[in-house]
Amino acid sequence: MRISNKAQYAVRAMVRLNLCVADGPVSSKTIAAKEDISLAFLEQIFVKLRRAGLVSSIRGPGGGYVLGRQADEIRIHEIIESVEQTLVPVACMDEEGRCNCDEQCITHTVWEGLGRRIRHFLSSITLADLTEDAMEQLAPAAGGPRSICHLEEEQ
Amino acid sequence: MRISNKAQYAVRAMVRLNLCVADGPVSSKTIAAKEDISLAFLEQIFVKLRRAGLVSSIRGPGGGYVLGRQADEIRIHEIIESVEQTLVPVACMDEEGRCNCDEQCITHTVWEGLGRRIRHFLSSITLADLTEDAMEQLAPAAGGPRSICHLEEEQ
DNA sequence: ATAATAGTTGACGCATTTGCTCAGGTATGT
DNA sequence: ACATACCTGAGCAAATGCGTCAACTATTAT
Repeated sequence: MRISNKAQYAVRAMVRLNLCVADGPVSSKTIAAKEDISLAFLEQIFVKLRRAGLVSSIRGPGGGYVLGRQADEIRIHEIIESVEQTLVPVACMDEEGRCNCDEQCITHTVWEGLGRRIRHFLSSITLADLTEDAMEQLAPAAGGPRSICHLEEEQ
Repeated sequence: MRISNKAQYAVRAMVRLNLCVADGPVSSKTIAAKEDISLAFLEQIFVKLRRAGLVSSIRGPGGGYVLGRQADEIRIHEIIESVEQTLVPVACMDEEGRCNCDEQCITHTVWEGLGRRIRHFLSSITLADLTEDAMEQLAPAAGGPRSICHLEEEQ
């Protein structure tokens, strides 16, 4: 039972975007470099994030992505759901949590409960929460948040 | 993000075993038939359950499997962990929950928390709990628990 | 002893998913 | 016009998941 790389990349990209977005749109190239993710793969992910309304895109030179909403109104749950087909833990369940088996399988309630817990947990965390954690982690009492985004550009 | 069939089968097999075990050892063949699982595949699963001490095997005619412990001392978490490599949600984490990335990835705390929640939830449910649910579901005010196991044999 | 039952094991094969690349597009600012 | 940067879809290699097959060993009934 694992979260896909795609979903992990999506969350990391959103955090990184939020860290850098104060200076205007951030290109997928920049994020790919900072997070060490394949650019082409990351672009696929951004397509889904955009379709889910989590980011907006700005084309042309100087363009890039910005958050679709305020960071404290974006829940991790939404990010993962937008790139992964389902957060439902078993195959026999549809999106409403019902069992597609001929007869309801006898352990169905466990998976249903597990799915609910996972969704609940991932809904309790916002992008703003994660960004705050990341700031503490990346800039421990050194230079302040601004340096996080300008590390490469200052060299 | 999904639980493997193998893990689902394992839990269902354990519930079914517990439902039937009052009459002595239950063969994997019987369970395979009742749960509609491939016999050969189910046997693989029982090997792992046995190694984890969750069941004991009795060989020879009339043999089969019995629970390794009392049902209320077997947690769902143990069943799933015994057949799935890991319940840790992301690739970069080892079994102690530490990050194997070069630098700790900025979203690590989310995955760590998620893994903890999943384990906590699955540890809060015992095989006895599930068996009780299954009894209500399979024999709704009809015949009582004994009939659950003897359905086929009575025909 | 011998046959029948039933658990035990390892190797293999197919299908799906995952993780990614490539080769082009299209829109926009200078 | 040209560079930048988003957008799109096809394709592909590796891993994983799911299950089969074939043989073997232990135990019990006769």
